[in-house]
Amino acid sequence: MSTLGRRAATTAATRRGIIDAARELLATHDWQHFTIEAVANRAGVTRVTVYNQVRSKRGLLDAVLADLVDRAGMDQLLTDTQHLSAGEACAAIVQRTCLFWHSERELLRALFGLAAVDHDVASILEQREEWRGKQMQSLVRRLAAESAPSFDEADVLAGVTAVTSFVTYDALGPIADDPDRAAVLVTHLVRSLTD
Amino acid sequence: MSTLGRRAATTAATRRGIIDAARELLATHDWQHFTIEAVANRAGVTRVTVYNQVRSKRGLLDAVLADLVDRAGMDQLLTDTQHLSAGEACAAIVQRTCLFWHSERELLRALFGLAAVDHDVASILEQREEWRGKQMQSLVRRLAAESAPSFDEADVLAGVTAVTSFVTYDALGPIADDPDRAAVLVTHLVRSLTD
DNA sequence: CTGTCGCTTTACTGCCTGTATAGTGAGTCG
DNA sequence: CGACTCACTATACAGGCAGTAAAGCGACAG
Repeated sequence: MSTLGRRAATTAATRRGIIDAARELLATHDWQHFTIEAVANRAGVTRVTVYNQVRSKRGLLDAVLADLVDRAGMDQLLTDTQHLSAGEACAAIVQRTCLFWHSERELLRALFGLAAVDHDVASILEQREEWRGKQMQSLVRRLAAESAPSFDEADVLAGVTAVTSFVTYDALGPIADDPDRAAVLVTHLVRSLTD
Repeated sequence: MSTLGRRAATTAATRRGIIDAARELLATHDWQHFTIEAVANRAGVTRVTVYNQVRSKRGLLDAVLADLVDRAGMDQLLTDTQHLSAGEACAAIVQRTCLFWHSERELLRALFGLAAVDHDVASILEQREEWRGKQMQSLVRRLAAESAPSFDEADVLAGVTAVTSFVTYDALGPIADDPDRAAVLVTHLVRSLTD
């Protein structure tokens, strides 16, 4: 089943087109203009085709997020940084995170904004944020082992998670246009909590 | 014109009712269920009455935000802290800010979420955020005068603004349930940027 | 060659926004 | 006291979007 057959290939292509169209539209336009019809037009298909691929508008957002996670490739970040010192691992993780926030900033802004207002979108994002939370927890533990932090572990974890969150990154404004510069700032904030 | 006359009083009361209903509904329900009809029902009036008071859904959000700003009473925070030392002023401003974020957390979450997705709401919030930015700028200047920070002033300002923003506060999760505890954490972060 | 299946076209229901219009009743003013 | 004002109601309407249903077409698969 390595090759897909012409039929499955074309349907996969239309699905790609739909998701890409949705991603672009979501990143560049208001929620008001993010209609199924607009997505269909941009993808060059009919509204009904969109409904065939993703059952609903919610399903479309779900597909967009799943695609985004696939592209991210953050899964192996934790094992990649295992051999580094705690401080180096911290810098690496923060930088990699900032790069990801930056790479899809407009799209993520829309998704996190919607999550604040739509329970369905929130529950979609919750899984990923939970995963990120665990990653941060293991990072905090490594850093805490090297020095005695000035706060509870719970406070440190909450602070680190918040400071490394997308919404905080996006709130950096013009600084966030340069992810490396932002990463230095965020790393400094994280270290100020764990040292 | 100190007394309002029965007529004007009742219309003001219905307006209050509408805005209160909108605030509660926005804080407790999804955007999907935040319809003009739902607001009208909760306020005990007709849809048409809502449209008479606030021209549109956007106007309703505008009114809710204006009301929120009135309640906040943050205007004189800057002059109130003028006589304090820079460090004390920082702690006071951060604490007061956190208390405000906490007092209307659900409502603010909805408004900031919408702002990420709706250009109209964004432009409504922009004014207030601009005002807050200036407040933070003057705070940063005071703190910078006392010690040489490790970053550009632009970086420090961006970092402080981000760290004291609502979205970051909200991202603190369970810690944000206790605004004083959160304030200590945020103050620490601010000081780590300015010292 | 025949059947499958994804895509299209068309049409429909239901919900929400926003507007228009006429009526009602309580407060206002001469 | 009587006439006027004006906020609110009831109702109906147009427009837009989500989601569903049904029938036809055409390329691919066996």
